[in-house]
Amino acid sequence: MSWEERLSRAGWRITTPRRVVMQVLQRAGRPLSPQEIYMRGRRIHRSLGLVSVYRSLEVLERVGLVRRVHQEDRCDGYILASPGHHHILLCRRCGRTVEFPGAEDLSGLIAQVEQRTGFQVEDHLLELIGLCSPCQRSKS
Amino acid sequence: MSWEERLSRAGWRITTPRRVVMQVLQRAGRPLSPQEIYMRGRRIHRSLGLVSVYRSLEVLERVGLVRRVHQEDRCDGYILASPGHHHILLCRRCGRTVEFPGAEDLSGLIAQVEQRTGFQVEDHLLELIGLCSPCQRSKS
DNA sequence: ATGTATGCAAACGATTTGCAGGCGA
DNA sequence: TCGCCTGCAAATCGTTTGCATACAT
Repeated sequence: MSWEERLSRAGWRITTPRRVVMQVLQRAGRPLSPQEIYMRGRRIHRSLGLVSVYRSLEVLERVGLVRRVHQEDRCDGYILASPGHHHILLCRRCGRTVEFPGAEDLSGLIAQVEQRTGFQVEDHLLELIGLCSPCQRSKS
Repeated sequence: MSWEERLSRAGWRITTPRRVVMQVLQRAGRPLSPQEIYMRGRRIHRSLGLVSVYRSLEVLERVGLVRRVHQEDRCDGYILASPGHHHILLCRRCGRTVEFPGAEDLSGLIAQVEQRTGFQVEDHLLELIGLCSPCQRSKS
């Protein structure tokens, strides 16, 4: 199912700003801030407004087409999200991101923590940070 | 080793604002924004400035005495950090946080991801979100 | 045709910076 | 004493809101 279809089924309209945001993120392949999306988006759609980027991201995130990436310093980066539960792997040098699936690997850890703390774990946030293979070679 | 000693050994001075920030976070036991720290801090130290809260947090974080907590909506919460590598467990209702140690539980997952993606994983961000036991009872 | 979504301008709020004076070591 | 650190005021930057118009359905 295409993203347009997913958006539409969720009750939202397919508009130019939303299309542009998706296209920019698709090409980027790394987290982009609203500002960056705006600047790149203007090259595709001249009259794009920054406000529409914010509002598009809000909608796209709610529908699950886009996700926010948390870094120690910045938390304003957005990337395309695949359907389902995924975690991300982020290259600290070039910013490239890769998704990898699964929460199942954490189930042991979660069960253990629940037992020890009495918490009931409902959700989690996991990101791996490192160097992608091209960056491993180009810098030592 | 006390936090004062850790701060001092890292080459920083022990000052009133820094003391106040630590004290406020100690008492809170949940993530507090700079604003919240500032408001509570003023009750201890009348002439405390918001700017000093920001600057204190910056130093304390660099030294590893304080850490930032990432939530879907807000990323401006700070809590006390224990020495060493810890993850946090956050109650989505009352905000209480608990730390739990260890990266070893992720080593299997990490090795697997490295193999599949060619990334070299150096660091990670993990937070568990759920309900602490008091909150499990008081709300159904 | 209808009401959602847009773009602009302005409001808003959080964080940072410049600077003169204060205080920790 | 020396220079790091503070508090204030103002600058800055990211994000949100109000509103009239444009466009998707």
